[in-house]
Amino acid sequence: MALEHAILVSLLEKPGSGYELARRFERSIGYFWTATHQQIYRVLKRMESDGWVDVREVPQYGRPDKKEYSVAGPGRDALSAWLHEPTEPDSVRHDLAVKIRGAAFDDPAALISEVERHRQAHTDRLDHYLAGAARDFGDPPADGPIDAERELQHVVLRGGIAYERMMIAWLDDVLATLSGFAPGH
Amino acid sequence: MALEHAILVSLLEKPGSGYELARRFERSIGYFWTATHQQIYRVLKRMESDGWVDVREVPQYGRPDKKEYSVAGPGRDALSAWLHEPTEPDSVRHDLAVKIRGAAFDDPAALISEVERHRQAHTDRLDHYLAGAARDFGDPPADGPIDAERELQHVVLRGGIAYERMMIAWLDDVLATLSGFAPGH
DNA sequence: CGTTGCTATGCAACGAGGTGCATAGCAAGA
DNA sequence: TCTTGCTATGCACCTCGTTGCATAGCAACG
Repeated sequence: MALEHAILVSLLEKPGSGYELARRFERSIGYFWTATHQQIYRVLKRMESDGWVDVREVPQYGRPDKKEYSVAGPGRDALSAWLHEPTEPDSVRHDLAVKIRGAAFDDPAALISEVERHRQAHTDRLDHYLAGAARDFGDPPADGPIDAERELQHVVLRGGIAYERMMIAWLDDVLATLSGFAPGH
Repeated sequence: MALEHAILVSLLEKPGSGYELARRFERSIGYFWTATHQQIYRVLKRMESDGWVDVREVPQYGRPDKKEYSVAGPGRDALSAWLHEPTEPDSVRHDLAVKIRGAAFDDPAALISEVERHRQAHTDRLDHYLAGAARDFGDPPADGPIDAERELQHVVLRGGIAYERMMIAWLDDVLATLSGFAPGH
């Protein structure tokens, strides 16, 4: 389990409430680690009772108060320990690949619209990544010491961009293959 | 849940026992859909009681008997229904991406060996894919009607190859980035 | 004043998925 | 004969993750 570690990293980058974390998991972080708000609240509770994070009640005006979490010493130690221990590549679940192989026993051409939907989702995400890259990393690096946090966020984003480009190219390959079969069933 | 659908596709490609399915999930199918043998046995039980698969006791000599499963009519219908219904892109879990962003708050250079381990795993898998592609799809297609099952297996394999090549290139990018920081802490 | 909608947190229940363990047949080698 | 190892199936337990629901503050609009 590494949700706690993903939360630690996110809180180190910027402290925040469970709600704010949930929204981060819907955008940047969620693109390589998903979590719902219930999971986040539950894990935050456990991390708090384990002393990994500190909580601070933050009164707000115009909206409900929130609990702002930040990483405590033991949390930093736990993250460090995890970083130094080898982890296996994660298990993969590509239902589209299952569908494509399954289409051989149904109507291959009927999958075309589904593949096009996925292709659209990947081009949307690619555009989103490229916009983020231009916004956050478009300028040449400022003089001075290397900003590790910024550089590492950038290389992860480049991975996301490479992944989306690969997927779009492959889905075009899939579409060309599916088009090679007679339409209808 | 799509484990049942992955099992249906695998059984349509070739009937087999739970044990044989578990081994397929360790190699070809497991590269885009993982499952342990316990999960497979449990789901096969449910699929059998739902009438999705038929069972046949196969006596064997020199080894324990086995139960050979094959897809029944309702199973085929369930697969067809799933193929025709849209599914969202799967949630992703890339712990390496979390580690890379986390390394900014620890020792970035200490991650190099871990990244190299992952790079090695991806080159191994790429070699495995390329060997399979040469073995199963190296010959030009025979004359006659297009073999949908073969073509679709091939395009899925090309996706795996593209994925591994993308990952290797990105991990080289990550290694170059990590090397840019001062060693030690 | 009621509805809608966003912020913010949480519980209860269920199903998916993984780990560890148990059983059993049979072969091969020490 | 004892151990090791592969084939083959399965149970018990526990955690992870999702869905649905509930609560509450406050703003904006009709």
